[in-house]
Amino acid sequence: MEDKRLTPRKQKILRAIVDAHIHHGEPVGSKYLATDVQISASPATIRNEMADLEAMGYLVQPHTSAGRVPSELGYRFYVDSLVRQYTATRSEIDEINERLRYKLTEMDEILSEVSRLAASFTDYTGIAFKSGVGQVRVNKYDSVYLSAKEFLLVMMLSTGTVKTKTIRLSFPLSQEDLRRITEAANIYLTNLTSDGLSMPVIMKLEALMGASGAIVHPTVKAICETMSEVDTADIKVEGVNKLLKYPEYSDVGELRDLLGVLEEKDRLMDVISTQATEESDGIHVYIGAENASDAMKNTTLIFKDVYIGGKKLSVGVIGPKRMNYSKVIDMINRLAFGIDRMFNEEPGLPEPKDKY
Amino acid sequence: MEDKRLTPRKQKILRAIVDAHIHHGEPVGSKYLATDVQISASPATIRNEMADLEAMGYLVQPHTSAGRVPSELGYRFYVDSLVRQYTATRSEIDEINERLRYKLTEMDEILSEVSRLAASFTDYTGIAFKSGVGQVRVNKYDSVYLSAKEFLLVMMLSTGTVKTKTIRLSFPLSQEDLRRITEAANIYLTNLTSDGLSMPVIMKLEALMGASGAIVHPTVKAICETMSEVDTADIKVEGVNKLLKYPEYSDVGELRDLLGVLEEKDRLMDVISTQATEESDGIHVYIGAENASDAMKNTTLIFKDVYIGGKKLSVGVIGPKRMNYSKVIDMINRLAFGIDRMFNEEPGLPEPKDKY
DNA sequence: TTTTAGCACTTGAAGCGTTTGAGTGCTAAC
DNA sequence: GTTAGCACTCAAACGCTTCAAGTGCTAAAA
Repeated sequence: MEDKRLTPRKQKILRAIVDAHIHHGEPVGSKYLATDVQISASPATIRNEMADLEAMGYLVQPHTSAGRVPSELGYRFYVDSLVRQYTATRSEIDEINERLRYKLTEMDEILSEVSRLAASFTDYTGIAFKSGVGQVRVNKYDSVYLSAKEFLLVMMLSTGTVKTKTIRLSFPLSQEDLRRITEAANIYLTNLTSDGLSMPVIMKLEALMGASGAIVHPTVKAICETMSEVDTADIKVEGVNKLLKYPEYSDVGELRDLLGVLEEKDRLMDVISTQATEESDGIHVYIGAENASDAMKNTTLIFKDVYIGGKKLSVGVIGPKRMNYSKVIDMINRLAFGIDRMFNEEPGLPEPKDKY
Repeated sequence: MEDKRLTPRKQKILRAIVDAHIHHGEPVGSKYLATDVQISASPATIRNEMADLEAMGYLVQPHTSAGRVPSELGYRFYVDSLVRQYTATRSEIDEINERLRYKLTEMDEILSEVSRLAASFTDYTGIAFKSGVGQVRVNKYDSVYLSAKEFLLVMMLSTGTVKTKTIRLSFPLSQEDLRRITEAANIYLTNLTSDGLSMPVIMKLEALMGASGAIVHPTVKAICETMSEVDTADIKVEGVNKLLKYPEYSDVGELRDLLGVLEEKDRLMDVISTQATEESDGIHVYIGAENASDAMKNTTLIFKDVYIGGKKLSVGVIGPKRMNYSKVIDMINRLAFGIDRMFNEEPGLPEPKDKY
């Protein structure tokens, strides 16, 4: 209460309590702490200190005759100031590198793979998401004539990706018509965001195509769809079953609420985006009530952003508040670094494939 | 024991027990059954009948002083002979039609959407999967020159779909080279399954391309990848949180095992494909131990196959053994029918888009 | 022969008081 | 400021009793 700063001994005790609680999940008592060589004090002294820490709000007591558990403030202080650097084992480092060796092409695959990795390296539920920015443009169009009523529209996007759409018509189309609409698109429909695909532009194209004006509508529609697909926020969650290991999720009611949030991608995306404002060292840590969703009041969310090709992608995990912060933070940092290297490094790797 | 056939009254009683147990999930007693107007008999008589049914293996008693619960044999008989046709409400029918109105293009999206539908209409976990058949061929190739080191390979597949791959090279390529390799591919690489892409063929192409032979390897590789992507079995699971509603999944250990199976797609695919042999009326029902996985020994799996464009797709649900069979069977049938109509009907619908 | 009323019996679930033990806060001595 | 000692608290575990649901069996009724 009086002192804002914690004495070194209080810090040691708080750290020991959080570490122990993370480890075995139960309230921590003074006797147990007295065995810690770092803290050379008797149980009685430790009890006094713990009473202080509780008064300051860093600890809570489930009931009078139990040990102490870190409060959310306690976890917060631990994460910000006390957590020790985890050093990944040689084999963990090797495995991350191995799993991130091959470049993936499709954003969808990337998200799946990356969240799977996060889950498997941390033993918590892995998540990966991209957010929509609404700034994609088509730099160039091309087309392939498939049959009298079908053609393939090829779009080279400002993100560096190439996307295609098969367009099926209810009327026949000549190769010459296709050439003309492609040319027109390259003149009038490049460097526009989806807002730019306005009615006047469409009408102009229709006029230009004359008798074949009916081709314009499905084409513009396909362009629009493609842009919004690329732009749309998306999220992948892998390894929800990992959560069931932890006793905090043995209450089925709470678990159901949490799974509900994790399954409704839109809602989860909302939750995450409303809170992803501040940042510390690039890694975001949201503990319990710091999360925007009530269903997540007993869970911690950790993630880190990576920028690839101008787009933001994030990797992280979801787990109980007594998460192994030091390991998770290290692993997510390594994963993020690995992903960044995978995409932002010049080719020369074993698999120089498509760059997203 | 003596009689193989069940008397009409025994059938009525068995049906009433299964219906009641599905409804409120608890063992059913003789007193409760006596209130059923269909069965006009006293509790004592019903007790005698129930003792018979238990001896025949259709019922089990959790403990002496409890009512009876259907055994797996009991559920099996119920599903095969006793279950009453559920009649979907007008609003349910309308909603299915509404949700299946727009044609989807990508197999991936179809699976996601369809499993989501199954989950939302039945309140059990929805699944949708396609199996790999290994028979895809490329009918025709085309290409688009993107830049000196990149081109787009367009493949028209035997399934009627068009797939594309961006190919990135480590050396520059002329438009003329691209024209030649495309032409060569159309001559030598059409109508082959992935087994047909053998070394002799590749070497022949390399010889044919002369100085630009290095283009052959990445091209063939992309073709091969595309075929295997289209061919690969895939499965989507939606709404696992629905399971938590049912008390049979309040045991966290079992739930974890089940979720483990549902999350590992390969394993789930194996489980399903090993047992998808027989069929009755096109709908597959696997109750408890009939499932190939031990983790599913307390769950029922129901699905139905639909054929679209020569490929098999299946929709279904996973839930507790005391599933609402009549409703689920009806819903899955309707869903399957709706999917079939969506893809196998001639266009003329509001959205005549790409046909898978 | 089948059905039914009556009754003794079984058994898990629920309720309740007791014991146990881990852990605390406080006081007084160091 | 630190520590030993001790009385105190309280959830969890245990054992016991009661309760109620449901059965199987017997003997009478249909």
